[in-house]
Amino acid sequence: MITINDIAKRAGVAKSTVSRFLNGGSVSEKTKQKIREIIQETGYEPNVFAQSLKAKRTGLIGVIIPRLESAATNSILKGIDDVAHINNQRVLIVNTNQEEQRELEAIRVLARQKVDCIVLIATVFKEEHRELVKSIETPVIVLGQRVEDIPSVSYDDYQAGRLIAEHVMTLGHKKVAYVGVAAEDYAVGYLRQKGVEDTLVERGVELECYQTSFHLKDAYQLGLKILPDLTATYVIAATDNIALGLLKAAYACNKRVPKDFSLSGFGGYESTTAVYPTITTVKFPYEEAGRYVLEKFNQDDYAGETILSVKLLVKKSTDFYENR
Amino acid sequence: MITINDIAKRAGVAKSTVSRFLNGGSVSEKTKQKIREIIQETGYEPNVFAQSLKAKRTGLIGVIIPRLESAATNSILKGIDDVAHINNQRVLIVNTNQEEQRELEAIRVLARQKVDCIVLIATVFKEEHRELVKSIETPVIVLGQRVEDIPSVSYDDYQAGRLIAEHVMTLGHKKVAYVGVAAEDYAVGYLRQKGVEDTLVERGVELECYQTSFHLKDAYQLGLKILPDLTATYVIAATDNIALGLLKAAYACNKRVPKDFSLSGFGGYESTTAVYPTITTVKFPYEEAGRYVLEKFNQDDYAGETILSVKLLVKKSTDFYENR
DNA sequence: CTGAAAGCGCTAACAA
DNA sequence: TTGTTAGCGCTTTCAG
Repeated sequence: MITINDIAKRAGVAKSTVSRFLNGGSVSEKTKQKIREIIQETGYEPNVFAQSLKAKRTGLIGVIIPRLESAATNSILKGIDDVAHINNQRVLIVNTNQEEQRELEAIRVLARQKVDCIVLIATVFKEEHRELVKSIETPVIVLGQRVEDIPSVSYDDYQAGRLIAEHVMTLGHKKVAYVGVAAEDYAVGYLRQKGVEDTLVERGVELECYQTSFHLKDAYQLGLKILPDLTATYVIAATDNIALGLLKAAYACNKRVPKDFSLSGFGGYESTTAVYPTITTVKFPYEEAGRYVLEKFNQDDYAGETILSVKLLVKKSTDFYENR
Repeated sequence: MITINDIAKRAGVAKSTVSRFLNGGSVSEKTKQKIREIIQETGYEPNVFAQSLKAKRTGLIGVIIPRLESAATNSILKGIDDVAHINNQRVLIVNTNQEEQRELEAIRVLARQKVDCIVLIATVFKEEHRELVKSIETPVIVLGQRVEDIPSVSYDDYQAGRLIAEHVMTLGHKKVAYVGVAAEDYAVGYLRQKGVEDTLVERGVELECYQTSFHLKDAYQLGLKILPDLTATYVIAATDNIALGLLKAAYACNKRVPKDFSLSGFGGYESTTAVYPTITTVKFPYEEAGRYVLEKFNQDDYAGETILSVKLLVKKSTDFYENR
């Protein structure tokens, strides 16, 4: 391994001079030239660890994700990566596999690794998390959930629910089914549904609710059960994945979307455009969130709480009540 | 920041003793206890950079990926992450956005970061890559393409093609369409198709070939064009994504799969089970590949070349010629 | 503009 | 079992 000392010797200067050259200190044009040449020749690369031992920044961004195989996660990572690349930062990803223990462990690991900041893509955030986060020096930003006392960036799930509900009413549907998930997940399970309910109830639209999991397979199974005798003319799925499962079930039951019933999801995943018919959904700004969170951090004003707004995407899976 | 010195002082021992304690050297039970307590109290965490400055291993695994939003990439990452977690390693991901320049840059960055090894998920591998890889000390393993002189783990694309072709013949189809991608991508564009062609030609099955891109949208557009007048009774798509695009087009053209024509993909993505009908495909062992590559490396016998075998998954999108 | 010297926090001989 | 010592490769005073 070739070190700053080697360069210094070969250039006939002190290593501090080389260091100064590397860090843009004042060095005479002549020695600059000399050093540059030698570095070229030798292919010298400063040792990041020796650098980080003194300097405080490592240029590493730690990201904690619940699972890799998720379209939302990937979009967020894409956003983070974009900004990181521009700022010459590297992204250190730790996957927790949805295990809470690994989440706490990940926070510790990343703090030890001296990452510049930790982005925590959260599902649940408990007292234990809060304590740990407060105990470390590394700044943490939570993505996807609002958390007291800790900087966070989240999405307007309630508004998302309202948007879909308004779409339902615009289309003139009178009887609606909602396929949701457990309210334990506050954003998806509770807020989203609340937005729908509040809006629909205000206008006296009938709503029947079902519950499933985040897995497409479960939604499909549920679909096989409820679709044959469905009286609702619009089915609101709590996630795009659930919508896809229901669509698949619809085909299996020989039902047509949107002819027999309208169907919509939440998320705005690309997969909703991969099927026929393309699915109406609410787009969550995942990639933007990733970009936003890192930009904010790099501008040093990442404190506080941000709620990003969502957008209705009307596709082919929803239609007027009259067109049935 | 609290250091090993603080601990040593408070424990009334030399810092080397603390270091020995930390690294499992011989320390008397009494001092062990003492040190343990103090570490507890202070919440001391060893500085990884100081550690890495001496010790050679950083516990970091560098992974270079062409893009984040890919099911294959994610499966591979999952596999790598699984093994990394077990071995107490961290995963440093660098996304190249399919830009060759960023790929080379990523190799340099990861080498500087002193990762224990670099896993390069490759699309193309040129002379430039080879030179760079040879010039750095960090071991590099290429995933997904066979590369001369450099350890690699890849999939049996040719065999995959043969498997599908045999399936086609088992079902009794006489006229087949192949929707592929440019042969520039050796594994996907060339080998896969070659496997199909060789097998089909051997048996005198008629084959007409089309070309599209990796994007679902392009496959969909192509489908809209060719499906209405399709004479082939089986369409082989070169990737699952292409198959999904064609399936969507089939619905749009009012064609039924597998009633009007059989359809299959390559990859084994979960998305092929998310649609109706589920799509016959060849499963590539992405996650296994990720696991395999890191396991091999950690066992220090990662040199050489491995080709992982693939598996036919028969689903509902393909049927006997007679059942049409 | 340049060099000497003192660390950053930790590990690893080597003695004791 | 323990402490002393000498670095790892780099940055950063502080004199010159």
